[in-house]
Amino acid sequence: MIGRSTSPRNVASAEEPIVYVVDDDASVRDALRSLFRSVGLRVEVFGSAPEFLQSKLPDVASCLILDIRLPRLSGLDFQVDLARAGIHIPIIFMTGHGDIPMTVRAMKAGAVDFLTKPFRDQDMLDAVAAAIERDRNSRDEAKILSDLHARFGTLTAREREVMALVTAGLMNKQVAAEIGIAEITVKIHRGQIMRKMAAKSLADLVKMAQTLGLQRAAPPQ
Amino acid sequence: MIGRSTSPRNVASAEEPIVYVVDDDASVRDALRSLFRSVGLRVEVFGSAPEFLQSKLPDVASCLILDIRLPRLSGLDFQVDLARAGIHIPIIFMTGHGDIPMTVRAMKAGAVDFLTKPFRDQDMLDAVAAAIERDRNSRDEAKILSDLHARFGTLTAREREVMALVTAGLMNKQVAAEIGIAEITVKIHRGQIMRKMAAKSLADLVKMAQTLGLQRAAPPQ
DNA sequence: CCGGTCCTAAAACCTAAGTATGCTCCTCTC
DNA sequence: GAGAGGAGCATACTTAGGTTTTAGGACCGG
Repeated sequence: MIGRSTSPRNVASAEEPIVYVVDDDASVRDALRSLFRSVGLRVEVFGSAPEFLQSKLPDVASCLILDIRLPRLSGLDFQVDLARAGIHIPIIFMTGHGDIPMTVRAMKAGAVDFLTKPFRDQDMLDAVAAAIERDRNSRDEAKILSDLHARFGTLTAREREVMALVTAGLMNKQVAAEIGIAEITVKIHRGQIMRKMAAKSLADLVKMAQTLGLQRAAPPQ
Repeated sequence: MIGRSTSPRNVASAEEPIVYVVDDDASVRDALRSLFRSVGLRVEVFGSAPEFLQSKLPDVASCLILDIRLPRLSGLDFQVDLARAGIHIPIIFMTGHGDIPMTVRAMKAGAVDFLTKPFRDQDMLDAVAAAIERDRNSRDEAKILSDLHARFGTLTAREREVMALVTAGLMNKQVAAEIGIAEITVKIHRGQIMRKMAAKSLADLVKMAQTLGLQRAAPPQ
């Protein structure tokens, strides 16, 4: 919700999305590859989880189709590994003989869908469309957040402190009293903060602080 | 994130939570009732969905244990009905013979858990604890939001317009130009807005506008 | 028709915010 | 050890924000 005013929407949608398929069964891989190609989607297939991990993932909207029963690692454990590794990609599970606890676990962990084989092509395509859309949105948000963090990173410790207090609604003199400096110094910091954060107004800065989850460090005791 | 400064946390947790059980099997109802009572939870049991609907739901954290296979209405359809009726209560499904598509549908619709009978008591208690916690949080948020909406409701049309523009970061003179009135009038509206919304600072007001999802109605063309 | 609310706005006034210039002091680095 | 960057502060000045008082016109319900 910040900084979107003039920038084009859906940054991550500039390039065509990719569907990754991880399944140890070659016939399933081939079938899915041709299914997705038939609707004009880019596809990358892998026979195992490590293969997928070794490939470099371009920065475009994508999703992962995962068989729940993989050679070494279960699809569910792989889902956890990905999350822990900071790879947040929407996952669609496939299973030939899954059970309900598995399904619940996968969905709780954020899976987009859980399809039982054999599934209808359309169900898979619908799931992929939803997953890609979800990834597009989360990429857009992540982009905004990382830009914001980058700018916030250029602030000095003092400036961050002042920013937190200012966006908490304190007046310059209150900020000055709180951290024990002169009001004029607060004003100077404040000007620097506005420049570095590229905030066009206080309202703007407050929204950035919200997005960053900024809170005043020291309550008034 | 607004107005929590001095108010006690977890407003909805002031009273003890309630667990609602809807199952057509009396033995299941009895078993669950004694299970929850054994850990000190308040329980209300119902033999059918309509019975549950007719009971009045006190404003305390609660959750609903629902059998997926109910006499007339399926548990899944009832879940949808509740959402449509604006009754947002965390649901834990139970099933003796559910399948994966059912599970996926329920989880996608926001179910907290989906337990297969027979389940371990501890699994149910864990699910209930998670559901109650979720409801507590959503009630706290809903409380804050409804308070905010109530205050926003006291604003006149003009005041809302000015609030949107001011919290978008426009200066008084810009707001005045935008809606074609004098700057002094904007100041007067602004003061009124601060009073009615009980905002202690502009930062405060901006956060409220964010929570309300307020956006400037008319872009600068 | 009267009172209330809303919207408007001018005059007067005060406080808060923001900028520029100039200077000191410290610390870290090249 | 010289320069860069950070932090601090004062003076001076401008602009923005905010309140109070006073008041006119529109509209609505009793």
